[in-house]
Amino acid sequence: MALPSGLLGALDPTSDRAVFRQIADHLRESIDKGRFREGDKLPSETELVEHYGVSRMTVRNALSILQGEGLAVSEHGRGVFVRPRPPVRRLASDRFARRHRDEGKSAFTVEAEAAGVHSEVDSLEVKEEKPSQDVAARLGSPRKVLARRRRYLIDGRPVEFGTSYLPLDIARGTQIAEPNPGPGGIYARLEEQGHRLDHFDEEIRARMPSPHEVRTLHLASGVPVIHLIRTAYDTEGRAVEVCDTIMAADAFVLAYQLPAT
Amino acid sequence: MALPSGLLGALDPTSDRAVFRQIADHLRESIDKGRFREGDKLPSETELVEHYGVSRMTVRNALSILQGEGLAVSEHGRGVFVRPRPPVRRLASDRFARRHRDEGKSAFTVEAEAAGVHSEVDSLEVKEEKPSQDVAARLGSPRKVLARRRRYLIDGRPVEFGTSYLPLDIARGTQIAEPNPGPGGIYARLEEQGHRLDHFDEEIRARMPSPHEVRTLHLASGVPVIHLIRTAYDTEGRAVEVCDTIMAADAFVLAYQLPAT
DNA sequence: CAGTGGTCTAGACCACTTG
DNA sequence: AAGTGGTCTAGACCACTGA
Repeated sequence: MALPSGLLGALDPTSDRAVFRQIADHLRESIDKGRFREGDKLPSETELVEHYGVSRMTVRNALSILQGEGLAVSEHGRGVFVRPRPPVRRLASDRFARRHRDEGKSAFTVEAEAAGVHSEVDSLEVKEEKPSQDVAARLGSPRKVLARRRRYLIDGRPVEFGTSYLPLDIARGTQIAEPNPGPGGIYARLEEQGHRLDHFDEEIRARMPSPHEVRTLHLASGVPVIHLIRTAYDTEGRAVEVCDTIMAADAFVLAYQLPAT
Repeated sequence: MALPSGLLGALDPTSDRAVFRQIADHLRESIDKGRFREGDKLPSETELVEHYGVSRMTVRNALSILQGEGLAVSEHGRGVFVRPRPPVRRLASDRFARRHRDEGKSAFTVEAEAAGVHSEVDSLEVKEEKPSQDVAARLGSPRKVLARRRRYLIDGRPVEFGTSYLPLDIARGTQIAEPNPGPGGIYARLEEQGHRLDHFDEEIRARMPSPHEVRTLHLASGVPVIHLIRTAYDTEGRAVEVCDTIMAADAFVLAYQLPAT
């Protein structure tokens, strides 16, 4: 099972660069140049050991670099593969526009429909609880809040999960406190109750996932998460909802439109 | 140099969880609970080897998990440390508001001033070139563009770099083609030339950095980048600039305001 | 100088996938 | 059963840091 010569270069013994980095460089270059394409199997560890004449740990070290960069994923018993880039969903900044709510659509399904993909909500949980310090500060320090937790899947793949927090005096006893908030989602219900929405603030961060986030979103190594915190304000300037969301970064591109004024 | 007993637990030999993962779990828990704080030195590899009675590679494997999660950074010859979280700059969605330009400020300095930090621009390069396919598509397929490359530093730390692209028929022969575009930045110059700005589109992605990005931004392992592509439109609907920016994700939080209409 | 992490070797046994 | 990656050992030598 010799590797085709020329597919990967030879090591440069005069280089200061560590051997495992040189091997990683060769593989990365081959991926970048399209000699390996998405989903292709990279040479096995055994093949690389033979090709370069190094120990297995050195080869594994090289492969782990590529995984950390998000370029490769390993599958136990199968091989190491060029990481397939899943289709990316575009979240437009008009996703909460009133016209969508008026049509009875929630923000998530609006986007999913536009892309023609199958979306599901899963592990839905609604309960009353004490807000965290951060959520309390954003909502004007309510003693308790209604928390709506859920996870979203696109074509069967979990891509985001998060929690909506609403002050209890707004949410208690309404359809917002039901698992299914009805057509148009909770924003439609808020407006029906007289909380006419004025604007949303969104804060965006990116970082590597916690182990819990890796499990919940089935994240490959080398895939960050986007942490989005949205606060909804009514026309009286009151914060009526905070939504804290973790998204698989390889599944989304966020799009915003800013006025130049 | 024995480790204080109780600081880190003991291995569970009955657990299915790999030893190096258990060790990583112990360290992560200690960091989360504040037993190690930002900048603190973690136990040395030697100490961990003795404490757990495992080989050094097992301990290194555990530590590399924490580095991949962005929780720890190693420093050759010094130790492994809990990663310090640098101060985060907030980029507000009004950073391109006309009132800032009218005051002679560019978007970057507006934000830096607000935060009271020292900002610099470096490795500035201005040249004419053929646009990439993506940039060309966004700008309406100009044959050539003016490219303005630069890197920004905050308090001496490189935090973002990127390139502005402008159609050559707009930029050539103007101050936009000079290294220093003058007060208010290139957007002020565009408006002076009759390209009154209407709005900006921003696209946001997050991913792990390429080796080049790691070098340019001096990124620690486990720190993703935010990839932001902004397109500026004038009141006639023409795209007059595309700005492609890579940001160290641990240095920024992006803030947007969305109308509810 | 002693202590630290960085690189590398040459094995071993295991768990998983595929034919 | 053969091939793959996952885990782990017990060494070795090196480069960097700091007292």
